[in-house]
Amino acid sequence: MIRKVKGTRDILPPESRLWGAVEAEARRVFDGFGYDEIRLPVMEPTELFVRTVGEGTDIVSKEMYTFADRKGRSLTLRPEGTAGVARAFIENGLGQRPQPMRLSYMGPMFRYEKMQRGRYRQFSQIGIELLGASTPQADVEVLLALHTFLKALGFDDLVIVLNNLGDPEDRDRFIEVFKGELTPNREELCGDCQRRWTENPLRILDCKAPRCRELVSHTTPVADVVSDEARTHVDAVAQGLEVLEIPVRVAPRLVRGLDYYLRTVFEVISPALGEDTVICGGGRYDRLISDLGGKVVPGIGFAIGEDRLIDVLPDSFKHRVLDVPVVAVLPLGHEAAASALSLTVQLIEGGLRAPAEVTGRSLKAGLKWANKIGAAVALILGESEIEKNQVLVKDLREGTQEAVARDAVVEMVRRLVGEGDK
RNA sequence: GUGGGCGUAGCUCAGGUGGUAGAGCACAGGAUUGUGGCUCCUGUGGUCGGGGGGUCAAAUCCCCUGGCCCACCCCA
Repeated sequence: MIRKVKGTRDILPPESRLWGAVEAEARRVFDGFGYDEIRLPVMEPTELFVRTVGEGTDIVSKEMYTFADRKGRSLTLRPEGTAGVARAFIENGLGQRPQPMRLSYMGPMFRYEKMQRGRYRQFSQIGIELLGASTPQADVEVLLALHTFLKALGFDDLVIVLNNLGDPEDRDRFIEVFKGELTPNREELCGDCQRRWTENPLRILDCKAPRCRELVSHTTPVADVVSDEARTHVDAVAQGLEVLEIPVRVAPRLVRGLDYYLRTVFEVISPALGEDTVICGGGRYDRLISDLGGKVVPGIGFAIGEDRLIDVLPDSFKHRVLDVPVVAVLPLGHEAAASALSLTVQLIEGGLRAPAEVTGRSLKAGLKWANKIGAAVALILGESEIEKNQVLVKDLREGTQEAVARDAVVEMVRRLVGEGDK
């Protein structure tokens, strides 16, 4: 048997309904804030990610799906979305359009990682990017959009954690201070942190090894070392969020796995899943586009891990999506079949979910089927009904039935399933 | 990467000491003529992870190889 590639998965009904609903909700909310969807290739030149995400990062150093195409060009399946947005911004001259540009995206990303609960090698992200605005207000808007979206899904326990990474110059200075403070205990760091010491010292802050954590906890936070400008910026962001009553927690040790972030960085965690399970991550990246050869265009954005998001979706949302009433349409005989399908169309236009029976089974079997698919109502359409231009409306929950004039069926059914009062 | 566990029908599993496969659920049909959910009957469905070795005979014994799961590790 041929099986799916490790780290990928089949999303089957009814779970697929949740994905569709989450994505629809994202479009609705982000659209409202003025973010238009940008649809990008899933593969890009490898160099794009090396230059943006950063050579020393885990993503680039060991997690990319990189391969040579038939002409030997090195391509990579995108491990994240922002790099592609930046590339497209430059390549399509989006800087010539009214600024700032608000863009959203969703779709699969690929990272070759060790498998673990809630983590896949092909996973989906939903993200937005606000390009061409460097003010704290821009950051606040992006966080507000995020918060609004999560709230629309019914979340009330998610926490936004925030940190100030400073500007690149600050970071260099910080790393000096940081290393200075750790030098006496350098040998006590774990093996990976020994490597990070030279490759990517910031990541030591993110190490989960107990000893590393302890050592790091006594060091000066990045935020204490940053320039006045960076400090003012992020402080303003925090204040802006407070005014909007968006709860945030300051996390002095928060760093991200991508090199391009500066100043504002943030994550969303679910207390239910534990602090290690990040559902969303993002931050500001004012140098990304210029580093790629474009003009200086500041930007900020985030990406939500859709797989994890759906994992922790509130019951209220799941219920709303999954428990939609179903109406089974059961024709009897050949003449009824066509009539039944046109009835189905009427029902659909009326906002109902109304699958028709098309296998030609008996009424008995048809009702059995209707019952199994969870139909609330069955519509029976036989010769006698067609003759009188009626439909037999059967309430499967009550066990009652009534012959109804064809024209009145949709309204009748809507009332029965409780759609009428919406 | 280390350790442990599991592999038999779509799903959950049973198949002491070897004799070429079963149950429940699910799915399909039926229990007289156009009526469901309960019950009963019947049916569909498995190269017993793959390959090799031994044996008159293996799902069951031996070897090899891939797979999945759980910890730890790692990581977003």
